[in-house]
Amino acid sequence: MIKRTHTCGELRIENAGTKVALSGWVKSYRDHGNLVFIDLRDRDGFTQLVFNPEAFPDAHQLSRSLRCEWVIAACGVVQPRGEGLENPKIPTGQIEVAVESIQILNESKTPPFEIDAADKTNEELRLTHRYIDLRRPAMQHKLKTRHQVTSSVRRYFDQLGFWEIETPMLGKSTPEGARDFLVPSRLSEGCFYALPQSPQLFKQILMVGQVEKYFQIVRCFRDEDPRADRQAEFTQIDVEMSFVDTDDVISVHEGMIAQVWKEVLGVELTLPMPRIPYAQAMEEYGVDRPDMRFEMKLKNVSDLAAKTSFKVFTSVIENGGVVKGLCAKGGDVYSRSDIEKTLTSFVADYGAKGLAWCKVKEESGELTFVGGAAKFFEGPLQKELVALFDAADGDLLLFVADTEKTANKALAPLRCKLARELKLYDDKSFGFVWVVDFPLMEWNEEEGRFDSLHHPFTAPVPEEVDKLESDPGHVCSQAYDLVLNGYEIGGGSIRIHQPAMQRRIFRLLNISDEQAQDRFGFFLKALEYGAPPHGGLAFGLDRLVMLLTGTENIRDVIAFPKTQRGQCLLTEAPSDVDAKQLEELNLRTQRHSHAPKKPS
RNA sequence: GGGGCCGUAGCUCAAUUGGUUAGAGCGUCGGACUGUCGAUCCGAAGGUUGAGGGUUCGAGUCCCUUCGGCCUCGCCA
Repeated sequence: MIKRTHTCGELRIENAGTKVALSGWVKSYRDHGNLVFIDLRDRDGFTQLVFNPEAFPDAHQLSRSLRCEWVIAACGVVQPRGEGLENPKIPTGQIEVAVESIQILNESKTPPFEIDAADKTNEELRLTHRYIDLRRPAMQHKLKTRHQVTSSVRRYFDQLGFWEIETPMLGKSTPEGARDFLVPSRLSEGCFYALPQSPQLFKQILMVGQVEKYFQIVRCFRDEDPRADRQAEFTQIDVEMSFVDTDDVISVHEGMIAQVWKEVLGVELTLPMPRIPYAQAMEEYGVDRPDMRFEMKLKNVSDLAAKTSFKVFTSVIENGGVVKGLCAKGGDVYSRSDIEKTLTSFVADYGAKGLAWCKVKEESGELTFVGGAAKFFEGPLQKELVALFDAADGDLLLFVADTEKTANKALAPLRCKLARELKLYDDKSFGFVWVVDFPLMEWNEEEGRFDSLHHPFTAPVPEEVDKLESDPGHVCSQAYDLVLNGYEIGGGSIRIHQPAMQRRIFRLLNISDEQAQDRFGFFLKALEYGAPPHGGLAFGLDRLVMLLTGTENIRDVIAFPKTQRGQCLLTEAPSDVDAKQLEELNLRTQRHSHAPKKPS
């Protein structure tokens, strides 16, 4: 076999005259009858091969049989392309390789889609033939970026003295949190392991085990419906540290992010990153993961709305609801029908019953409201709203009147949609923010109890411990989330390290001592044996890579992702299994065939 | 579990109000051509319109069912 001496992306004019060998895939061929040109591609780029029938008739003869995606090796001499023949579009465009001999290492069937046009090809086909899709430069770049991130992260933590430690994949199921993926145990009949939703308890137990600084790049599993930025199987950068407070954890991880951004993108981030309290995030952005790249803050206008003659507003406020709104700069471009059909149905998806609107127009030097609900706002109210929103000619005011929860749920995504459509931010910019001062618990209306906002191992802030029993809904936790461009990319907390406090929290969450013992007994026991104060954080690696590569689809940054129904189109998992396998596991299914039907 | 969009040649798409033999570009195959680089030119092959049923003189188009993909609400401690 001809062994390559260079990659297909590295030869330059300086290499002219050198005898080289290249290996790769045939990207394209241009057969002129006499001269034949082949673009040979590998992961580094592509290089033009030229076959001359007079100089090397055998190689030329063979070159005419080559087809796209055949795998070949070629050797020859690098030569300048000559005056006017360069291709300035590619890095190797100054030269070509005059091939003396080639070897066909493997033939290829005609690919089911054209690699150069694959960005237009439907994803289903790309996933079915992922090995072809992965050859595309865009996909190679994402794979490479992902590698650069994990490599940088490992180096960073290693330098700070962290140990990478693996934790079990086969774990214990706990009914809290997301739905577990279960794995039947052969040796313990009728029992199941669960795949980890995160290594939370193991990493805390490692702290008890005197590890002090732990990290792991680890696969996690949550059996919930996927989204564009969510996959049942995903990867966390999981970290835990002993003898630390919130500021320690935050500064270590800001440093990590800054190193990654510098090494992968060459971007210098300004540290420290801004922080925003949870309550302020909810008030001004309507979510706990605000997109900070643009303003358009939400305002609670209930006081002003109560003074209007608009029944929708006044009745909602009388019933304890709120009126919140936002001001879309330049929102005049939305027509009445855009607002009343498209935008209104958009917020309806989030439970809002309607969307009140008016446009701000300048008429003879005065700003007045036009259209929609304008007539319900008296002159002085208009002035107050203009001042509150800092509104100008051509802006669009939008209001949702509902419970505070619903108003936020509807306005937060609306804010992002408007900003995106009105191009109110540079989509190459990065808006980092730490969200802090989360409530420890949140009242769950359906279940009639408090739930952890983060998870039940999160420590309350010491100053507020006294009101844990009297006013649990207003105790803040020592939790922190890192948000980037409206995506939660990481989250963590200082943990509870005293068994008594942990039991106290379980009780507040309506988990009885018996239940706590049954589910977390091993962990409570560990806390009894000298658990150090500790805290940590976990990043979503997939989302980090999404944001670094500018894609909005998590499947793009996973080599072999699953579809929305949890199928792998490449391998056709999940699949039916042999009766014998089920028998060994003492399992019986209710239906005989669980194999998904093949697409027709 | 709910809502929305989509499925026509290998790929990307078109096909008027339900109306002739379902078209085009790319790709594929064959031929021509000494400098192309999204090569060009000539020619050819390629279709159960995702599947099944219904309405109709007639269905890619309308209706029902179903399969699959994507987005989303719920869900995601």
